[in-house]
Formats: sequence, C-alpha cells, structure tokens
Amino acid sequence: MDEPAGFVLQCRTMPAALPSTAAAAALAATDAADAAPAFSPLYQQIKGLITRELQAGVWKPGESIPSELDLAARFKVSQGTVRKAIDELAADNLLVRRQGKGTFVATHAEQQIQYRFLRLMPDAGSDRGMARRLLDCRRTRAPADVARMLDCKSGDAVVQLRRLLLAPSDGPQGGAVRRPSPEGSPPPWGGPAADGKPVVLDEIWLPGALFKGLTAERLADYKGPMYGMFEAEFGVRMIRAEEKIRALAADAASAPLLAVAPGFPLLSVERLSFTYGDKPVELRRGLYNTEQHFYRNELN
Amino acid sequence: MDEPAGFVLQCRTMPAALPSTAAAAALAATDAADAAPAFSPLYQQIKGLITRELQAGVWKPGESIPSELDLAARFKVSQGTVRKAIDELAADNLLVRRQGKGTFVATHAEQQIQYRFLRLMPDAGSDRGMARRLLDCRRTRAPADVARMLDCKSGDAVVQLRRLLLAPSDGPQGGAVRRPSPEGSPPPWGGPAADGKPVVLDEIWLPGALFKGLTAERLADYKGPMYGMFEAEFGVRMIRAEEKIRALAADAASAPLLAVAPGFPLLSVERLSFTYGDKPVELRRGLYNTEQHFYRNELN
DNA sequence: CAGTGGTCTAGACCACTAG
DNA sequence: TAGTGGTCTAGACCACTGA
Repeated sequence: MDEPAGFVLQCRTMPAALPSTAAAAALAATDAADAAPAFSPLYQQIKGLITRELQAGVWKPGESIPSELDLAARFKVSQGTVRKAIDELAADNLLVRRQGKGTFVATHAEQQIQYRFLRLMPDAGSDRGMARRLLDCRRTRAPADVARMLDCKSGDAVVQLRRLLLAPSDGPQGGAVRRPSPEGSPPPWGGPAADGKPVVLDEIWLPGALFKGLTAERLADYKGPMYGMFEAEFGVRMIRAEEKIRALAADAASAPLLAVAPGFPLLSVERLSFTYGDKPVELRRGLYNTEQHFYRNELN
Repeated sequence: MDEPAGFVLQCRTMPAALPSTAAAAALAATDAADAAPAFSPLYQQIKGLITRELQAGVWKPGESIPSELDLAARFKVSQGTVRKAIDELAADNLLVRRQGKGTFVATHAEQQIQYRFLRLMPDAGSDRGMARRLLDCRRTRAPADVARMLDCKSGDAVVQLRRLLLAPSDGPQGGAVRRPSPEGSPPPWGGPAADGKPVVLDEIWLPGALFKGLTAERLADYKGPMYGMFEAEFGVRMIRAEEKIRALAADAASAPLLAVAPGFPLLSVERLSFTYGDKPVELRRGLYNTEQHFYRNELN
C-alpha cells in the first residue's frame, strides 16, 4: 500500500500545458532525476517513467515488462491510464503487445522486424537479405563533421566501420528463386558468400565511449542484424533515425568497390540514428547501387 | 430511439477474427453495401462506417464531422468506442482533432500540412516552397506501364502533366533570408517568378475519368497545393502514397530542362498515390536535382 | 455560457496463451 | 484454469473554444 513507487504527480491543474512532446522533451535531460518539471497528463508521466526504466535497462530487449494491472498498482493509477501510456510506447515501436502473453520490449533481433531500417528492395524476386563483407574497422578520432552529427567534440574517440552488402545474385534474369541455397532460407550472415553483386557501400561512425570492445572479430562472429548486436552486446538501442537522400556520381574510390564506373549515379543515404532522449549514436553514410534495387518509402 | 442508423453489428462472437485491416479490406469493395462480412471489433466497424461517409463525401475536407456524443448516439455505442475509432482515423491522417472545436476532415489545403508528400528540403535556409511552371498538359491514352500502375486498361483515357519546380534562388551563398519578397512570406504559387533554379521535373499521370475538366488554365489559376485542388475541384483525396527511389543519370531530354549536363546524377522518385479503398489515382515520376536539396526521411 | 475534445476511473466481459 | 492483453461501457471532471 505504501510502496516506494509513488512518484506520479497527480497534477489536475496544468500551468501551461506543454505542446505534446512534453514527456519526450523532459527525457532529453537523461539523468537529472527531478530537474525537469514535466507537468503533463498522467498517462504521459507514466509513459515517461516506463521509458526511463527501459533506458536504464531494467527491462531488457525481448523481455516482458510487468502486466498492466501490475504497473497500475505500482504507479497508483487505473489500468486504463497505464494502457494509454503503453499504447503510445507501442506506437513508437518501443514496446510490442502480444495478446495473452504480455507486453515486451521491442528488439531489432526479431524475425519480422529485421531490417527495420533498411528500405532497399530488389526489383525482382523476394527479399532474401544480403551478405555482409567487412572492409574496415578501426578506432580513430572524430572528424569535425562526424563530431557535429554525433553531438560530441571533434577529435573524440570513435569507431569507423566500412562494409559492403552483396545481393544474392542468382542467375542472369533475377526472376524467381534459383540456386538450391545449401544452408536454407535465412539470409546469409557474413560468411564466405563468395559471389554476389555489391549493392551497398557503408561507412559507419560510432561513439567510441559506447562501443568499447567492438572489433572486427566480434562483428564477423555475430549472426544477425547489426542493430541487434548493438543492443545485445553494448546495450545501445536504436529507436529512431533520420535520413538525407541524394543522387551522387560514383567517385574514384567508391566505384571499384561497387563494381561500377566512376560517374555512375548512386543513391547517397546519410542516416543519423538516435537512442533514448534523442541522443545520436550512429552516423551511417551509404552509397546504394540502384540498378536492380530501389529505396522504398511510404507516405502517410 | 429507433433511428434508421442501426447498422452496427454487435458481434460479441467473432468467427475467425480478421487480422487487423479487416475494416480496410472490407472497404476495398467500394459499393457493394452488405456484400463483405467484415466481422471485427465494434470500433473497427465504426471506423469503417465513418470512412464510408468520408468516401461518399458526406463530410467534405475541412469541414467538421459530428461530435463524438452525436456519433455515439447515431451508432448506438458508447462515446469511448467512437473515440477509439476516431483516434485511429486521426492517426491515419484522415481526420484532425481540435480541442474545444471539433473533429475535422483532413485536407491537403491546410497551412501546416501543406506539402505533406513533398520531402525535398533545401540544404541551407528555410523552406520557402517552390514556384511551379507547367510544361505540358494533355489528355491521351495510358501506356501499358502507366495503366498497370493506375489499375486500369492500357489505352484508357488519362491526363498527362509535366511540370518544373523552381527553387527561390536568392543570391549566391544561399544562406539566410535575402530578397525582400514583395508579396510576403507564403510560397510563390505559379506566377511569373521569372528566375529560380529548376530542381524538380515532374511527370504526372491521372485517370481521365476522375479528372474531367482538368485543363492547363485551371491548373495555372489555382493557388495552393495541387493535391488541395484535386480534392476541392475533383473530389479526389490522396490518402497515402508509395514511393520508389533511385539514382539515375540525366538523359538528353531531361538535362536541359533541369539545367544540368547529360549524365548528371538525379534522384528518381516514382510515386503512386491512393484514395479510399487503396485505389491508385495518381502516378508521379519526378527527377530531383539534389545538388542543393535533399530528400528527408524519418525511420521509426 | 454551452459544447467540444482530453483525461481518468472502475468494472465488465472477451479472446488468447500457457501450464 | 489463471493470467494476459483487447474491447466496451458509463460517468466524472478537465481544458479549450466561441458566442
């Protein structure tokens, strides 16, 4: 009855009613526990409290969080209020509801939501994923432009990766499914893969402080999506990303890696990914060969 | 008490529980009133009924729909159920809630949501919109590829438009706001505009049957977003769109119009827009010069 | 002031999952 | 069978808008 969880402000009189991202803005101040006022509807406050637990790693990706009734009791509010908070978190892809089982912390390592951030689709045939080839993995100091994007100081420690993604390349027509595929259906994570046309040339920058033990070996060893590894091995969850897309001519350095002539038009995709509190934690610059693939987008 | 509005099926026992897009799927059959079974939660049925009214044009874009209590009385359900239906429709951008005023039919002709589908942003300076220049407007027969996308027969009547969008072009640096702008802040709809660098070359295909009186004059006369005109003048509401994006080399025909050299890398954006019932009603093929602009996308 | 949407509650019954 | 999320209701009070 008198648990230590009575944080919730029962503010029935709001001073000025923050626009709508009140809770999100309050969370930007990552640590300072009681610094931000954050007066907002009860369910927004609950949402903020749950987000904080997620951020603190109390409930790990893939695990289930307490039931709605449980949370309602903890926060001393009704189930409906908790439900509304969870509804929004589910809409934000932070939680996943599963009827009869519970509510789970979303993860990049799931079956269906794999490649949540990769919008490249083949023109023909179904998407069978791509093989990865690591070109480069080194720790260095952040150039000025990278530092600015990652919200750190120029010269700070960063990890730089360079990768190639290769399409399965099954026969000339690229139509239906060919090639017996010795392993089975799942996409060929890394591995030899021998052939396959290069489609994406990636350059990835990560803050060195967050990714201490990241090495080429660990990258090669991990089977599964890279963002899945980030959350499992380094506790860094990618929540949201912004991309800037352009058309660019292949330069002398990139062209041979993508097996195209210099000047060949490539899609340039600059992605900045964020974790909790809108903190940028990855800068990714990709060059896509869109001869047999396209970037799919949905507008609502 | 016994109004003629008692359509709602109070199905407490669902046969097989359609996945989730049950109501949406049911609406695909545009007319056939009672053909589709469409058993689903009450609020989904309400959502479907409201959508049908929108589709029928009972409530026009920009107008307000009846209040929640009113709708609840009509449909003989509680306000909470209507609320949940409206919540989803608002999330789908079909309705807009305004506290204290009511719920309104979303429109492309609004201030903030203008350019809902245009994701092109200038590298520097704030977005001041672009001037339009109509190159071509003619009625013709649909080529095979266009017909396939628009879900009609090859040779059916279509309207073909070709446009140029021009950036404001204020001085060399393109930095802060320059040029006194004699009219004021709003973007320069059409008009002379005299200068301005061409940024987008658009080719638009519309089903002829839906756009009867569309002429170059009416296009030029209309001030405001093109999608706003489509809904005001032709009753065609763009709800959703899918885009396929590639990098392409400028060809001999496009290059001079965009004032670039042949072979210059351009962003190719193919957009298919849908109205109610996922019916495709516009195919738009654009070539974007991304030298000083980029295509912005957000991943969640 | 009356009417609107926004929040919150409490309780009922349902469908799904797993032991 | 017990526990979970999913739906639905009824009613309370609130904040915002406009006459």
